[in-house]
Amino acid sequence: MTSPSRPEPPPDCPLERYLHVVSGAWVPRILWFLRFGPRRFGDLRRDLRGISTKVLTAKLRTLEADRLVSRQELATSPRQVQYALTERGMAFEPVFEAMIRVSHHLAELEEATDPAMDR
Amino acid sequence: MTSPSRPEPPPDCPLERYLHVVSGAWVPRILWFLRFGPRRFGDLRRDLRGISTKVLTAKLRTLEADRLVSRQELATSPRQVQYALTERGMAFEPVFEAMIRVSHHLAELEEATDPAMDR
DNA sequence: GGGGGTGGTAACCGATTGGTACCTACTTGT
DNA sequence: ACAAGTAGGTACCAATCGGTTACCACCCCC
Repeated sequence: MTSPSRPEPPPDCPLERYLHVVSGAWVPRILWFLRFGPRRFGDLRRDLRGISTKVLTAKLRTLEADRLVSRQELATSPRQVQYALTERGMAFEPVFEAMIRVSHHLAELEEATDPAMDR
Repeated sequence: MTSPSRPEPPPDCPLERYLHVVSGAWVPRILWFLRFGPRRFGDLRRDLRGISTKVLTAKLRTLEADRLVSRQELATSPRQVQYALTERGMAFEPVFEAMIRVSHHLAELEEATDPAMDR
């Protein structure tokens, strides 16, 4: 019997909390590149090769609304806008570290089970 | 200057490795519910309230192809099919643990900064 | 005043994702 | 015989997500 007595999905499931803010193709990648410090709009656009300015601004706006990212206009010559992780945004760091460890682990498993053998 | 000398996105970025298999609205949730042990098709459909059978089978097939999930037909009365995490699938556990920690941390931050004050 | 770089906005489109409805095939229960 | 529950498959849609193209405003330099 595999069905009975499972940990009921709590109404505020940690996974749902996470996925609510980090979803879609770009948001994880944006947070990823902000891990290393503040970044300007154009920097991010180059980091995330392939993203359109439309989507980048849209995603940054939602991240701002969720208070994971702060936006700061620098009073510089051609006008620069700097985006950085807020304290809330930095809280996601453990997830990225876990992803790194998992990726390494997967690579090891691949090596171990010979590139053409399974089951 | 914030732009120069950033950690170049490695061709096989850990994040890309992760997102390659875990993407979309349902895959993370499927892995989440398989964390607790093997699960049958109908169980998963009830766990993931709202998923359609079409999408569930499709996602389980891709997870099987990526060897994160194993499929086993049980020789039972009405025919049951059991899905379970493979060793590769279990490797993702640290990510989910990190998500749990992050969610808790975020909840704490919310309490700390009073439900109506910011900036 | 033109060119280039900054950081966008708006309108339109295409691709991807997921949902609905309906179907099969098998087994159990009434 | 028939309903109901198991695990799907298929065809057709709807919504969401992201891309393309154009354009704007600002500033600097020449």
